[in-house]
Amino acid sequence: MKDLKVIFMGTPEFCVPILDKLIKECKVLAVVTQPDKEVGRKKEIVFSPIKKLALENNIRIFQPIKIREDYEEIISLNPDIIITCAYGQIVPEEVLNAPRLGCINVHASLLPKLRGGAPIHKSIIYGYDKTGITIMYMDKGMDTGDMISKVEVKIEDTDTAETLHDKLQKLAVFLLMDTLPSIIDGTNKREKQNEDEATYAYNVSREEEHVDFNKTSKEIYNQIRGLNSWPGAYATLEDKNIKLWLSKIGNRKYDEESGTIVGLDKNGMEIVTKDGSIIITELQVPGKKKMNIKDFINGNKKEDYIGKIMK
RNA sequence: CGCGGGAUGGAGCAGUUCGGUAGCUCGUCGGGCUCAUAACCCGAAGGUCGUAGGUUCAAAUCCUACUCCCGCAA
Repeated sequence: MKDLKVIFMGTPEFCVPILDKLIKECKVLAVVTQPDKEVGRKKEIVFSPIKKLALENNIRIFQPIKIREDYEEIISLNPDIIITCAYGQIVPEEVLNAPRLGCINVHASLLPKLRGGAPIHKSIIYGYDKTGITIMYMDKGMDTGDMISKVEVKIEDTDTAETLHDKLQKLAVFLLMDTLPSIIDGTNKREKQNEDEATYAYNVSREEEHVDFNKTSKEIYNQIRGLNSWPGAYATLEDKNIKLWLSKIGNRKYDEESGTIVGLDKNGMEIVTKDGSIIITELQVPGKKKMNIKDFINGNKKEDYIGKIMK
């Protein structure tokens, strides 16, 4: 494997351990990652986590704005294989067909479930009880290629997108290193995806971050933990966005309108839902950092919240 | 130069309008009560009020510049 010439394509933190492992085990010719973005209030230029790692290892970096149009130089490096993971762009067929061993993708779901850019978040938000990693050949579609290997992981009731992310991140490295030898010697499996079972996990939209208290407690619970620790679920109270970071499901029924705050004490802020209540235990008001309910209680008066309605 | 909020003992906040003894709720420590307690009672420690200048007899508070944090928008 030491001689394997690899081009790695990826962008976020999730795939950093993969690239790190590849650098140690293979010959990484170049890294392709999304262009630097201006981010935040100060419009700071931020390098992707993958770019940072590549820089540290003096690996050549490509950041095409549109890889569909700008790929000739990448192909010309003549890699044996291209490995992608959460790159963020559709890779054109000209690139897919170039490497001797093909292009494989590491995807954070059990395909054909949850194709798309936010499989980890959506696996929790949609209430799945398991997810995993799939390694697959890429084709021109979005996560539609033939599958090579999979590993499953149970989604615990207490998992958040962050904890699940961390679990999957580790598994992704193991599965890839486990699978790679079979791809090199051609003994790997190759299984078509069942289109009828496909589901999609598109990137989280602003609307999907907003909590609708007319939903069930369970749905809201899943939404909140599925968006923790990024980008976070929110609801509005008197025109202020309140981020809801952690919650638990209440066990009482209320006659009040959905969204009504019926309790605020050290156990949490209890809000009426369609079928009961949700108890917020960690939250964040604009301009402040996230804080647990105990800290929130210390500086805020009950009367300012009880009886008000969150929307 | 995108819009806005913020920085005050370990935590969360009030006090800034209108300058004049550093305050609240917790936590911590000590003691008490209790079979016992995360409960209750008594007491104590702990703060150059983000930084640097300026105004003033006097600045957390007014003026100037800067640093850092956060929400929105991208």
